[in-house]
Amino acid sequence: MKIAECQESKIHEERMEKAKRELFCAEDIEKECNIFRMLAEPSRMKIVLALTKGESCVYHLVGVCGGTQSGMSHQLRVLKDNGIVKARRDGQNMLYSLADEHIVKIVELAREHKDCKE
Amino acid sequence: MKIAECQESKIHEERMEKAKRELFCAEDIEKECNIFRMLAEPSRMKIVLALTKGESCVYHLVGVCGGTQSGMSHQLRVLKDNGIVKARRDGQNMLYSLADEHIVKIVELAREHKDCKE
DNA sequence: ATTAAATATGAATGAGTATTCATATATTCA
DNA sequence: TGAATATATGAATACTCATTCATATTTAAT
Repeated sequence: MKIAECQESKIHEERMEKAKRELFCAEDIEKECNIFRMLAEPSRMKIVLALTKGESCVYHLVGVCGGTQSGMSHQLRVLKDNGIVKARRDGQNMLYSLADEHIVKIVELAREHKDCKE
Repeated sequence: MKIAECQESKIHEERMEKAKRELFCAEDIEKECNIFRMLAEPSRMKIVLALTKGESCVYHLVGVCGGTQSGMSHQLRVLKDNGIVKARRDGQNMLYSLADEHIVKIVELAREHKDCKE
């Protein structure tokens, strides 16, 4: 592209350079995207929403979120590997809960954003 | 599944029922997931991060985010269709900016969450 | 009006991944 | 120890979607 720059070329260029310096750490971006990737799938989002009410065993998660036991287990594994939920054993059951409060806040903000768009 | 319920079965059941009543609107979940889907891709995340610094033309977005002009244009369209960015024309250029402040906050929270996991 | 610059679009391909089915592991209880 | 319950795992399939290439549209300048 040969450039016949836009009106505010200097301004845009400075902004973008600043963004690059301050925000563009590839590793950080990957990690952040992972969090969003977890929340981008309705099946997983339901699990997260359910767990905002508190810890639960897998059986009741299946009951409320639907789907198969196997599918739920796969999703829970992915959520755990990506730091969204944590698990502890209680006898025969595994009890899952949200890894930390940030997740709740992120979900709430998304809900607000969505509402203000309509 | 025949049930030989878990220790806290009653509690979990009540929590999950409450989640279902209060949080499980399929339409809302779809919309929220869309927001997260937009932020789940590093190429789009970079665009959003860049725009947290302010409005920019496409040319400089390509400059800082990399990739091709065509790819950038496709991504910007998707981001616009999903209410993440908005656009205005200025002569030959289209100037893009974030649709609202919630996006910035969501990204910041994700960054905090990531940091507290390591 | 023609040309060049800036951005957009359509179609095609390839990569990532959610879901399902079958089976495995772990825990409790008799 | 053996049976039943609860959860996990591996492999296969199907679907979504980011990216690329070629081309179209829009605007400005001469």
